[in-house]
Formats: sequence, C-alpha cells, structure tokens
Amino acid sequence: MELNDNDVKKRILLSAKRLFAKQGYEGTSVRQICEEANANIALVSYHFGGKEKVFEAIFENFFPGSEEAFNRYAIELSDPVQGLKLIVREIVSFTINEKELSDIVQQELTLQSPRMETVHAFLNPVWIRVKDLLKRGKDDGVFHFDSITAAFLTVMGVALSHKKFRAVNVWLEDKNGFNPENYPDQAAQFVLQGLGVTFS
Amino acid sequence: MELNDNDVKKRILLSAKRLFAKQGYEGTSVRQICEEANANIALVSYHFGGKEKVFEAIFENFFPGSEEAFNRYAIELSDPVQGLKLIVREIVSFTINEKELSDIVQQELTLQSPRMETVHAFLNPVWIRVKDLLKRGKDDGVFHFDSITAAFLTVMGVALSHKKFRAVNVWLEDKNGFNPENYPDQAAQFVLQGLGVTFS
DNA sequence: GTCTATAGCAGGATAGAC
DNA sequence: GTCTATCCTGCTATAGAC
Repeated sequence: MELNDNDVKKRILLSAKRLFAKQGYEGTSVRQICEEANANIALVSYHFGGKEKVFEAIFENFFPGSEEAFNRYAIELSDPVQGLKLIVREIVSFTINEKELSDIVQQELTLQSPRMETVHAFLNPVWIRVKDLLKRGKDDGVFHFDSITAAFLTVMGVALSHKKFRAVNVWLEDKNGFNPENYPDQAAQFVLQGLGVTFS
Repeated sequence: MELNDNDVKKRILLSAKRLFAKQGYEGTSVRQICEEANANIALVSYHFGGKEKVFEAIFENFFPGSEEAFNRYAIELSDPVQGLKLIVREIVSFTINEKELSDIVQQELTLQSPRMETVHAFLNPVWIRVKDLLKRGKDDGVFHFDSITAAFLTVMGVALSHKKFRAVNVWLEDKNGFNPENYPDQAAQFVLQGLGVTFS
C-alpha cells in the first residue's frame, strides 16, 4: 500500500510522528494531531483504529527495514571492526535522517510503556547484530572490554548521544565546530577507540 | 526543611519520582501518585501547589548539589584527564544511585516540555564543567577531537548509556559479565580512550 | 492538616448524517 | 471517506466540612 504525502492517512502519520517526538505519546492528543494534519478527528479511528494503532503505523511506515540492508552489506558485516564501524554510522545516520522517529524510540526506551513491545520488535534485529559483532571482535582479540553488556551500552550510548543535541545546542555555542554530516564518522571512530582498537 | 520518609510530603515526592520515571510526567496522574503514597488527593495541591510543583520539588530534594562537590574535588578537577575521569564516574554513579531521577532527566531532555527550564537549571553547572574540561584538555593536547560539541555529546552519551539497561537487560543475557559497581570506571575509561588519551 | 464532594475541562472514541 | 455532535471517562484543582 503506497501512500503519497497528500493522502489523509499519510498526513496523519506525519503529524503524529512530529508531535510524538516533540511532546511524547501521552503529551499528544488525537485532536492536536488531526488539527495539524488538517484532518477530521474521526479519521484516526476510521483509518487506523485508534491512537495506539497510529503509533504502530508510524514504525511500520518509517522504520528502515534492516534485513535488506544486512544483506547488501554482508561482506563488511562479517568483519567486527568494519561491521561495527558501518553499523554505528548507519544508526547515527538513521537518528539524523529520521530524527523524529528516533526521538520517539529514545523516549519509549526509558519508559515502561505498553508500547515497548512494538518498539522492541523493530530494534531487536539491529541489536542482535551489534551484540554479535562485539562478541566476535572480543573473541578475535581486536576489541577489549570486560562485559559485553557494558560494551553494548556504551556503543549504543554514543550512537544515540547526539539526540540531546537540541537541548545542548541551545546552550553550547559551537556553530562552527559541529557538523552533523561528519558526526556519524566521528561517533564510529570514538567507539572503536573506546573499545581499544589500535590503528596502525 | 528536613523531611523524614514517613512524612506525607516525602511520601508523595517518592511516589511521584517513582511513577514519573516509569511512566513519564504526562503518563502519571495525581490520583495514582497519591494512591501509591497513601495520601489524599487534595494534599498535592495543599502541600505543593499542583502537579507541576511536585516535579520541581523532586529536583530540589533529590538532585545532588554540585557546588559542594566541585569544591571538595577542586584539585582533581583542575586536570582535564583526572577531572573528566572523576566527573564521568560521578555522573554514572548518580544515574545508578538516583536511577529514577536520572530517568526523568533523560525523558525530559528528548521532550520539548514546559519543564525543560527546571531540568536545565540543575544540569547546567555540571555541563559547564564538562565543557570546560574538554576544552582545556584539547588545548593541552591530551584530548583529540574536532568539535567540542561532538565530544561533549559522545561523553554525555556514554555517561547516560546504561540508562537503557533495563530495556536491554530483558533481552541481552549477560548475568555474569555486567557489574553495575564497575560500570562507572569502565565508562570513564571508555571515554578517555575514545578521546584519544594515551596511557603509558 | 486532612478529608469528601464536586466543579470544570480535556481526553479518546463512535453513531449516524451526508 | 468524511463530517458533526455527543458520550463517557478521567484528569487537575478546590471549596468547605472536620
């Protein structure tokens, strides 16, 4: 089912994504979503079946399908260092390109919400890959850390760190130094150094 | 004004902190807070002046005062490497010891909420220190990064990374490897390596 | 200080007209 | 498919009794 941007369903999804990211799921009302989407309030129930279902539909429509990407980069992903560099870059890129969706993910991860299940279903395939790469890198002796969980957390922490950029940017004044285009590479570099990879 | 744990005000604060952390500010009702605190609903207005004020009171009561700590560790903080190591450890320790409050901070940072101002007032003194240490470390030639904002973000990302521990732990099985007691040190180590500090 | 009762409003959802 | 009108529930906050 393809939707163009002027379809009512698509307009509702885009508004909901924007507002959930900015105000949180609970902080956003169906009325507000429809107002911004120039849609009638009743259409959320009619087209999606309720607010909760709109949330799920956002993931189905905007979360990048990972299987296809994994196949495309099968070679890089077979090597821990190259694989982790690639995947961190991709995660960071995703959080920049799909900033709103990734804000939503971030929020839901700290909450114990009924929506966790939906979120996890989309994150799991990626997390499995990261964990696997860390494990293999450690076994091969190129990564150095004690606990795989701790390593996983720090890696994900870096990958998601710039999420706080908006909040920080208001306050830090670094107009010239920070370039979002370079950030995926810088983050990947930081992670590899943090894991003790030595570059010759 | 000292409150003991059985004081109604204190009970309300503790319940609110717990619930805000778990469900978010908007996802938590005053009714629910009072039910868990064994307090009457009217007492939130009477003692605090409304839900919003309870939020502020949580920070006033549980956010560690940083000035005193900065003075106590003035010597360590004068050196970029030692200072950053110390401060990252302290941030990580805070997020472990005051897990709920730090969950609340994390949530509010991704939101554009009317409560941002409150949160920022408490975070600013710490952020200023981190930024300053990074800057001095770069000037001294011991840290290596391009953008101070990017560096700041990655450092904070690591410091806050284990926040996703609950979500991750459900899924990652690493009972033996991960030890919260060691994590502050591991995170600090990861940051310094990520910043390109070389250890002799 | 604490309680009950209630005001007043905003939320999500839907029946039924078009 | 879209709209209006309305239902019902749950929210915060407070007036007033104790």
